[in-house]
Amino acid sequence: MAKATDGDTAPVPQRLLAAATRLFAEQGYDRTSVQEIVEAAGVTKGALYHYFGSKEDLLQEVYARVLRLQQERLDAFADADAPVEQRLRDAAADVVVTTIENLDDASIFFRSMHHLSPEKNKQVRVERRRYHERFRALVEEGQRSGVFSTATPADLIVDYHFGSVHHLSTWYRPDGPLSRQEVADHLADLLLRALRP
Amino acid sequence: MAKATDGDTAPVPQRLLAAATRLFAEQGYDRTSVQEIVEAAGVTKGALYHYFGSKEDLLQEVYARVLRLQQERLDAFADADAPVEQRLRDAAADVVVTTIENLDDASIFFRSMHHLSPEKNKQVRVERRRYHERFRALVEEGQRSGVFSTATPADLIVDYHFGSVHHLSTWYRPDGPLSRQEVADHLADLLLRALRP
DNA sequence: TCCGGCATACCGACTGGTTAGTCTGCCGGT
DNA sequence: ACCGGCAGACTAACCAGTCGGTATGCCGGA
Repeated sequence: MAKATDGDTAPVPQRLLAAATRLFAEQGYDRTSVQEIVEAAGVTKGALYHYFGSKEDLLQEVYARVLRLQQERLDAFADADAPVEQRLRDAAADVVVTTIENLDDASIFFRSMHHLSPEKNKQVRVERRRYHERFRALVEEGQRSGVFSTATPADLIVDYHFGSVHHLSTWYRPDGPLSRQEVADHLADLLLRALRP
Repeated sequence: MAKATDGDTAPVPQRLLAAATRLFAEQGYDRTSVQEIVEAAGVTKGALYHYFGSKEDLLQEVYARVLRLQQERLDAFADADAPVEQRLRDAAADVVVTTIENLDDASIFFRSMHHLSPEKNKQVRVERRRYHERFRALVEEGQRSGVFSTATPADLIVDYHFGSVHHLSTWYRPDGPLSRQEVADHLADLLLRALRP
């Protein structure tokens, strides 16, 4: 009864973000009215526009949060003290698990990114690119040291893997036959198998 | 000067579909007004509602077209007279090429499917499922005959590959360093490599 | 050959409803 | 008494879909 996103105990900005995240994921950004968001958060428009400059700012904040989280985790795995194939496997599996744990954010991310204005979109792309490049560096490291095949450009490898992560929000169901960790292990395994020399 | 989608020679319904496809892909379904579509097609609302029941029908028609096309092609490749690893490779590469050739349809498909009403959405899912299962059957056939690894469930393999196809509309640029065929060959190769026993 | 009847194809003003964002003001704590 | 935090009515814009109307061409009968 005291969770961080509780309907009436958490601070108003968090409640607004939580409500917006859920509604954006369920109905899409354009289909969700500001009125719905404030009702779900138990406040009114005055509160929303007190904390956020616009509906779009709300969307951008959702992005920023998930990007920060994933970047931190990737950095941790990539910097670990382990063979490169282990670090890549861990990072690849972790992004699957955290994506499944935040499927709402993921659907929003991939379905609504283009709803951001050009400037904000650019900002998100920059962050996203940093993430992509960190991941690519891992692949390239393994390719240079000979543990990964060089048959495929590292860029494409990264897009291949993130394609499957991206796709999770389309098909993964928590009540399906596979747990998060199982899916993550399978997908990481597929990546590593494809990279065998 | 006599292409099928010419601005003023093609039949009105085709022009409307072509305009809608482009605009939906560029701006998204909700961001595109019926007024914009009819202006791009060089007609007026009267014409649109003469041929289509609603804006949503237009979206559904875009789906139906691309689904028919891809199902036909998959069936052809799957029914061919060749070893299963060859048939899977051909099918996997072909879906990449045709997706790139119709990137607009692809972005619409993956970004706007959830804008369809429940009934129409269901209809699309049924068609999509048929496609998915045909592809999965290929994987399972190879797994049974021992040419593919059975480490990963066939369903997941299919979602893995279609994740990367899905993702194409996010990163592929026609003016990039790789041609359609090159990307297709690489992605099909990754799939087959991941399936090596 | 001409004509009246009718269907198809299309036009564009209009309507009813919705929406993001604004603004004025209240209220409770310091 | 003041101010951050918020309420909620209001506005200006927009949009999907409707509807009465017009133009074009075909078809069968006189």
